[in-house]
Amino acid sequence: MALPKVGSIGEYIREQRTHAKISLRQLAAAAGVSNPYLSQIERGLRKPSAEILNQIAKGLHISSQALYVQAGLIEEREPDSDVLAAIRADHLITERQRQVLIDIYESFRRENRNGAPDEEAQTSQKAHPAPEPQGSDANISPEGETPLPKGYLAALKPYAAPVDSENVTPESKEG
Amino acid sequence: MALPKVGSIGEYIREQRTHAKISLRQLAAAAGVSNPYLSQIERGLRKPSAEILNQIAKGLHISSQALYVQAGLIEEREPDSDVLAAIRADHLITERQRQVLIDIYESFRRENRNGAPDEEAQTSQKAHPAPEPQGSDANISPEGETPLPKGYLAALKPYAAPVDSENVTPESKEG
DNA sequence: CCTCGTTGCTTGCAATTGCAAACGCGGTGG
DNA sequence: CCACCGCGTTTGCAATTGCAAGCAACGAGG
Repeated sequence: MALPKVGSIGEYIREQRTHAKISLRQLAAAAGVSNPYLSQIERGLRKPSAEILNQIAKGLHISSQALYVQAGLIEEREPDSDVLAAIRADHLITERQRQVLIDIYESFRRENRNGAPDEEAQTSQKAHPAPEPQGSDANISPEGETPLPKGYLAALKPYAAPVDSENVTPESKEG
Repeated sequence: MALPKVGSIGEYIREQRTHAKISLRQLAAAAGVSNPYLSQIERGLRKPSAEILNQIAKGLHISSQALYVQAGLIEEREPDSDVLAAIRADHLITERQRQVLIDIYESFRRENRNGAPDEEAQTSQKAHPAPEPQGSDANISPEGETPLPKGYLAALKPYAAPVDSENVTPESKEG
């Protein structure tokens, strides 16, 4: 793989640098990388790591993401309507809340998956012989919808019936 | 120097992986990296390049930015809470489930607004030396938190007794 | 002519990435 | 009992990153 296909990123950097009218050495110093290395990067002979890329972006006073996009390391926008990604990226909720949301969403997905094998293809993983076909008569409502995980309910509904939570908090050292 | 200080990113990856309930090897395959390398990354023994990081993000179905932020490679930008947009755009869940998620998320946001979000709400920095975000403390309910409209809960919870259909909590003692 | 000062590029070299192969552990089944 | 399977980890190795040192070229000044 001696074919450095990273040309575009190098070109882009050099473009930005010349546009800023600063010398290679100056940018190298500003970015905290060595001059020769920057030279090689600009000409596509080396594939800079994310760290170096970030420093170069700083030295160029451009957004790191712009460079990442150029380097093909990042998508301009998230292609998937990934709810999980959005939840995980959200920093407006607490870790606990995030966990609850993730749990709920995953349980929804799991619930819907009882007839459509998605691309996930969860082969094996059958360590437990306990089958949990959602079709269980126990937890399906009349319409057979959203039984909602008990853990989540327990978490959200402290006033609810105290189910003997034995596995929900295996590590909770009540003090 | 081995400089095993890259831990945060590794911890984050492992956290996300365990939450997704997939094995190290599975994620490695999904991300297109070798199993041992992923192991070393998760334990902070190696500093993955941006490319690898990006692939891991894809394998985890999380946004690349989230990983880059964790790795300290990009500044924590205001990515906007696109959780709602993602939920609305998701076609893998039913309309009812969608409404549940939206309700919960909005109630979380509301909760954080009037309360004191000094918890670990925004800066998701791993300043916590004791990471056990597993469902353990999910019981929350310190005080008047998580009001969550009862009507909504009632509507969702046709059954009274929460059956323990499966483990909602991603609690699995790996090791 | 010779000496600086600047530009960018090429050359070895230590350190690191990233992987294939192999290991120990725990569970399942013959 | 031992084979089998999957889990995470450890161990050598090729390939690569990234740098210090050094090179050739252009211009300014004595």
